[in-house]
Amino acid sequence: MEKIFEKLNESQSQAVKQSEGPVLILAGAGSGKTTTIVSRLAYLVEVLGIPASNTLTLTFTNKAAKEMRERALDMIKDISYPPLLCTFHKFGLLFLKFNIHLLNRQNNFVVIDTDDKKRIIKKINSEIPTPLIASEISRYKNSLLTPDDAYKQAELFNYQQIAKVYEEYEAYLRENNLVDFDDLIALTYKLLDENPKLAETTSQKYQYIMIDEYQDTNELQLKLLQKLCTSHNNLCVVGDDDQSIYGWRGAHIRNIIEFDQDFKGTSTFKLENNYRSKEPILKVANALIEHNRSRLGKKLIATRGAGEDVSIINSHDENEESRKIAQKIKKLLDSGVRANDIAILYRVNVLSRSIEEGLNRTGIAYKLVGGLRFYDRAEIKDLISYIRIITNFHDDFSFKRVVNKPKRGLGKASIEKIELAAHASSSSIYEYIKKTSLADLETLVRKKNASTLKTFIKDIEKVSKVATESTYNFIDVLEETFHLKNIYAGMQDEAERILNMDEFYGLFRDFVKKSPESGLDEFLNELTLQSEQDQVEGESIYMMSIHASKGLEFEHIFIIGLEEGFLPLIGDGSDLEEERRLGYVSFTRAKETLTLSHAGSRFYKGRRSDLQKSRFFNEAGLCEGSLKVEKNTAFKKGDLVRHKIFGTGRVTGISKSGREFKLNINFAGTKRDILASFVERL
DNA sequence: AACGGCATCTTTTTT
DNA sequence: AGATGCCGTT
Repeated sequence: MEKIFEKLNESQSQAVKQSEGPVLILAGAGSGKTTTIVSRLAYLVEVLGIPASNTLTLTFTNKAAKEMRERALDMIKDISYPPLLCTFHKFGLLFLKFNIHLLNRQNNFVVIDTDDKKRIIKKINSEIPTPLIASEISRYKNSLLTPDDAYKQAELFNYQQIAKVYEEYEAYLRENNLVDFDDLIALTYKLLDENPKLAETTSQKYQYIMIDEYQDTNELQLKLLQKLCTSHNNLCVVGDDDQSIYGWRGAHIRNIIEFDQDFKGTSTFKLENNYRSKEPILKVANALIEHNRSRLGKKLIATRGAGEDVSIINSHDENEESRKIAQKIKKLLDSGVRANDIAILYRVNVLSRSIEEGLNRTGIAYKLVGGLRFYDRAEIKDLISYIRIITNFHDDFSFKRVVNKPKRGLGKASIEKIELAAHASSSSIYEYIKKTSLADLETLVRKKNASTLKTFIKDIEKVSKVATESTYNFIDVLEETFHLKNIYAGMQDEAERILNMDEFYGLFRDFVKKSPESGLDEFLNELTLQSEQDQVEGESIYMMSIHASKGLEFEHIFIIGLEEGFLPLIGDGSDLEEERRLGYVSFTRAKETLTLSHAGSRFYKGRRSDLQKSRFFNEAGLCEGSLKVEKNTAFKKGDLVRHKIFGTGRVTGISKSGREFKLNINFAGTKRDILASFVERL
């Protein structure tokens, strides 16, 4: 018991002890959020004696879930009934496995990813852009709209069309027993909503619920949580409204801001002690985020003391910027800083390009995080499609993807003919080839192709048989039968692709070792829900988007592209407050030093454009000269000054605070102490 | 069936 | 600019 509280500060301890009722923990950046969640779980189990299996902790990423699980299991003695700690989507998957029969569906469904979704849509529709339909369908599902609702609601003809595609898409998923990402949440909600008894028992099973990164939840996830709280209201959510940066993906910042209205009787705790960044970094981050209106209000308090001032790199263009940054990083490395302690962040991925050049010239190794993800690589998708067709012969998409990989002389024309014939007899392509005699096939496609197709499906059947008998040998037989490594033979990136394939084979073997009695479909579902594994530790600096940096920390942070139009990014549907939060998230990744860079012009989208310095410099109190003490001495008693929040006031006293001057200012009768850099003289 | 040329698009990204 | 996707040619 004592041990749990040893490492916690006062507010963390209080949050941990508040086990009953709705709890909102506002956890600022670097305030020990994970420690608090894990300790709370340990407190529930070890101190209150609640069976771990009666708790539910949900996260957004597998990485977060994994870290928490490891730390929680360390603190819990009896783990024979472990706590359920997983992503929202994994929870949905587990729940559907047990309950989807209530929707008259079989629980051997397959989860499809965004790419499959788009392929299905493309097959159905022709005119309207696929990405638009995909995102609209996602929106419908998250608003619990059926295709019928969507149709009735549509005012424009285009949207009626989209609703029709949605209807066909749903029919397709059902026919093929497929489930998309949104379904994992939406169907789970639907089941709980339509079956009050099920909601009751589920809620009773999970007596204590915790949600990580609550600011990233959407409307539907909130509704799901309300269902899970049918029989109690022991819901503890942890998050930071200032770090909500996924609004464009449907995250609803109101969920965290109005949590106490959704769940009555909420106890709120603020974790404001920051254990990550040096004081000057926090000062800048706090100043920036204060300009947001829709926020609960929270100020990070530095516990790591004074440090280097935030520095600014001012360049003429992106080439000069990349030179300067490379030089500065070189200096850091020469002084003994480890490369992995340095990261360069940007709002838009394309900005990495110019920096890469500078780093290459200077001979600095770097690692790009994000970019193309492992499971999105063509060679990996090929392997996955092979496994799919082997698990489900009727998966036409996978069939078509792999039928000519490696090249077997089966081109588009032949496949189209076969597909058409298959459709006419309402069977899948596979089924059609199987049931049609060789002679009949030869009337459709040329002789050679007909026999190739026959061999192909025989091979698939053969490997499928191996898969059911022994998953252990499966992957080797797969490679031996189809020679998948030949797919990219002769291409300049062949070696890299084969390396990736080998890594995938390794992952498969690991899976078989870990769960020998599981089938291929379980492997596939596991894969679909997986995001890219964390890159291996190496001796190189990191480069990534600000979004990708959330949750991470580095000793030295460089942020490039602090210009109007890049950060804040300005465009269709952009939200200045969310841009400011992005700035805040990026600043608070830094532990020791923070360097902000902007350029006067950039080459972008095929042309050079002039750029203005980001307004965030001013908002963060980094206006020209504000860091220089000399300028602040210009203040004298009696000066009239203006503050962003408090308005106009008169200086009544001047004192020194660290490296800066602190002014005592009389704002309409109320005297306040304010750092000189936060006001401007009138 | 395979290749090459033309048009189009271009924020962030997890599951 | 550069990547991607579609279409027409060989």
